[in-house]
Parts: sequence; structure tokens; C-alpha cells
Amino acid sequence: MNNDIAMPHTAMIGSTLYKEVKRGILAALAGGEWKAGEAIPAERKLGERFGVSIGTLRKAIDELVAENILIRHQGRGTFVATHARDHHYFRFFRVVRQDGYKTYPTVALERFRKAKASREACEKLGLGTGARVFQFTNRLMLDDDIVMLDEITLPEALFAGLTEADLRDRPTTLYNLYQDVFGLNVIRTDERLRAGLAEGDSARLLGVPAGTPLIELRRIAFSYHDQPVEWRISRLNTEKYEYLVSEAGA
Amino acid sequence: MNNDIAMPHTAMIGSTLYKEVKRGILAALAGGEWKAGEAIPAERKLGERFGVSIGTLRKAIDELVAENILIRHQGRGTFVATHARDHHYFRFFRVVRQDGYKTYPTVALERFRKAKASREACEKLGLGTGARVFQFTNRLMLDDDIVMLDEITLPEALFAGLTEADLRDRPTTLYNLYQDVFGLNVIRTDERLRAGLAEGDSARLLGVPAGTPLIELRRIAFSYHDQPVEWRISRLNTEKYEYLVSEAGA
DNA sequence: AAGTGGTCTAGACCACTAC
DNA sequence: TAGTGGTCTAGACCACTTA
Repeated sequence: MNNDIAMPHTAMIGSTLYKEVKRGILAALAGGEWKAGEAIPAERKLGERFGVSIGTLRKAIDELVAENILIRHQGRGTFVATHARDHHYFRFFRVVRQDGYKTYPTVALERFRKAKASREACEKLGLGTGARVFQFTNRLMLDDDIVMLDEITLPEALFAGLTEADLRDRPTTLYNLYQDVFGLNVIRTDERLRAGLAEGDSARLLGVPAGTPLIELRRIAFSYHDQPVEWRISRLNTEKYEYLVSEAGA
Repeated sequence: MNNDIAMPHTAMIGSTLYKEVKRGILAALAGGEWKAGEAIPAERKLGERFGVSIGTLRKAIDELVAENILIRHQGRGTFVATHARDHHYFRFFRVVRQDGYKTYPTVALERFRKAKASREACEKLGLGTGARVFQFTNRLMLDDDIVMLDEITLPEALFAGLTEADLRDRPTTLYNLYQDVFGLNVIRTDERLRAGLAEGDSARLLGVPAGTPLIELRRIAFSYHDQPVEWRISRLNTEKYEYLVSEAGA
């Protein structure tokens, strides 16, 4: 076989061909060349563009699919993953009823304001002290039970022009709004859980007595290149519901 | 190219060749042909055994590696994953200090007995009512803090001959003991978290006042073919520590 | 030096989708 | 029917490990 074609590629420093291709695709995605929900070019076309064989290109795409960044549909094409379609609406929503039944939450916007970021929010979002942010609180219902309270912080720099109406009237999920309106794709989250107690505000909004045990959840949501785009503290009432972690499945 | 070889394979009902190969490897693993820590035959050999090309065989192994069932080492071979080696000692241990620092827990056996399984344990372990089980309690320390209490239930049928000494003197992790002594490989867990409060026994053993908020964690651990092998209820003190869930990473 | 997994190729045919 | 992704092949060479 002719190695004049294969050899120069492997000479690329500190990497492999398919990783380079993956990086190239990721760069095109981050650069907005293909938007959420759109199809990317066919495998053969992309293979030509990057100057690699179809097998190598597929390996790059394989990894992006495994990371839920792209979605393949046989016979249709390969698409940029969307939080709205693709029926993984609630990849990051892990609350289920104690009998295992899954339902979709109803969301009510409780508060909305512009403010300066707290010290903790600055740290988690990688912002300079005093950076402007949007802060709002959502109340989540499942089966007519108030289950969770989300206190969400978004950098104003990334969500320029966000209004209370955007949040109140949105027809889809929050992360779909980030995607469609602001071009920010949440592809990974980091969540840390502690035990806590309902008090004052949170007790009132959750409709439970002060002192009720709650799960206190801190989440950072990331876009491409590990860019943090959202910081939230949630409080979960587990009287009827549970937080589910299923690990290393087929 | 000669298709007399390739064609008959794809005729296999309801599946693809590499899935068949994967199933074959999984069957050999479950049947004990290759034990934890051992190398499986080289790719070329396995390709011959299953009558497939090396590419197809690699795709089957790729998936088993992604599921943490096998581990590849370039130049050495492909090995059956072990909880002891492979430096993923604590795949299922998600407790970290609030500053993010990870340390390894020290375990003390608190109680050990044989008993009849509780109704809940029977259900989770898929046992008939009244099945015999081992029940024991572990106390976990991190940095000299008592952090977690594990109440663990194991079916006697799977862990025949288990003694208190086995648990007390083991040089490695619990899941490594399951592997080495009983041939049971934990490859997946299902965890459900609720908020709770320390009371009586748990407060005493954790060294906290009654009424301290805790995370209450229910876990089922599975081996091959979704066979449940362990059921546990843990109580986690999150005063200095957190339960970490990092999702969909590269 | 021999043996292992890791990368890459070039192209075949299949299954599915849309027109 | 044309175009897409899905599967599979046969074999090359590379990088790494062990002896």
C-alpha cells in the first residue's frame, strides 16, 4: 500500500490523525459552522475535507457521538445534538419517583434579576469579581408535587439580552433555550451533592416545614472546550422522589 | 473481494457480527474461561476463533473496554478488568472532600451476621422471600473523619463460605474480594439518593448528633448479565465531603 | 526480536431514508 | 433511485512491552 499518503499524517506532533480530525470537527462546531439540530456534511465529504480515509473519519465521529455531541441517523445523516429533539430531553435531570416512574417537570419562574455575581458563582463560572450576571429561581413540579428549587446564575457576557419573558414563555427546556437563542450547547455537567435542611425561603417555596431534610445540589454546566456557562444551586425534596445515578451501563 | 466469507455472518438473525462476537466474549467471561486480571487471547487469535476479521473483533472489544469490562494495554495485551489494579480502584466511590481533594477510605467492620433477607433486600437482589443472606456494616474514614456507614447485604447463595475474617482482614477493596474469592465481577451499579437525618444507631456510629442531615444512598451492584450481587444502604455525612456526579466527559 | 495492541487505509456491500 | 450511515474485510505500518 502507498505510504506516502499515510506517513505524513502520523508525523503530527503529540497526537493521532483521528484526534486531529476530531479537534477539527469540534472547532467547526464551536465556531458555529454547523448549528444545533443541523446535519454536518456526509462522511465521504468530511473525509475529503480532512484528507483522511472514511475509517479514520468515522473513528473521530464515533468519539463525538459517544460524548453526545453528535447524533447519527442511519440513512439521514449526522446531526449536531439538540436538547429539544433526540429524546434525551432530560439527560441532566436525574430526579425520579421512588417507584422508578419518570415524568417530566413543570417549571415556574419564581424570581428574576440582574446582579453582581457572588464570590462562589464567580469562581465556578470563571468570572472576574463583580461580573454582571442574571439570577433567577425556578420551582419544579412533578405530578403536582413541588419537588425542587433551582437558583440559577448565568454570565451576562454569554447571555446578552436575556429577559424575564424569555424564561417565562419558553416552549422548551432551559438548555434548549441556551442552544437556540444564545448558541451555547451544554454538553457536560459537574454536580456535587450535600445533605441539607429546609429553612426560611426554601422551606416556604418548597411548601415544607423548616428542618425538612433536603438534597442540596451544586451544578456547573459546560459547553465546548470546558467553558462554564451556568452555575446553579438546587434543593431537592426527596419525600416522594429520588436522585438517580446509574453507572457504567451497556 | 470474496463475499462467500462475509455474507453468511450478516445473515444472523436480529444482530450483527460484532455484537455476536461481543456476546461470545462475554459468555466466555461469565463462564470463567478468563479470570479477573488475566490476559485474554491476542486479537488475531480471537479473530480466528470467531472467524471474523481483526477490525470486527476490535469493534467488539472496543465496546467491552468502553464498559470497563476489559482493559487494553498496548504492547502487553487485553485484560479482564480488576477492581484492585487498573487504578480505577474507586470507580463506584464518589465521595470527595469539599475542596475537591480525593483520598482513599479506611474501612472498619462494625457488625457481621447471617440472617434472612429483608423484604426490600429480596426485591432488589431478586431473591425468594426468606432467602439467607450475609449482613454487615462498614464504617468509612477519610482523613480521620468518620464519613459513611455502609449496611451491606449479600446473598448466601453467591457468597458461600464468607466469614467475618474474610471481611476484616482483606488486603484490598470489597469488590476485589468479590472478584478474587467468589468470581463475581461488579461491573455496574444503580444508586438512588435521598435526604435523611441521623438517628440512634447511625448517629452513634457516625459520631454526629441525632438530627444531623445525611445523604441516604441505596445501591444495587450488578455483575455480568445484570445479575445483582450486592445490596447496600449507606449514610453519608456531608459536613466536609460531597457526593460527586460528573457527567458525559471526554 | 517477537509479540501485542493502536492507527490507518481503500473499498465492498447492507440497511435505511427521502425524493 | 440516489444518498446516507452501518458493517465488515484484509492488510499495512506504528508504538510499545517483554525477554
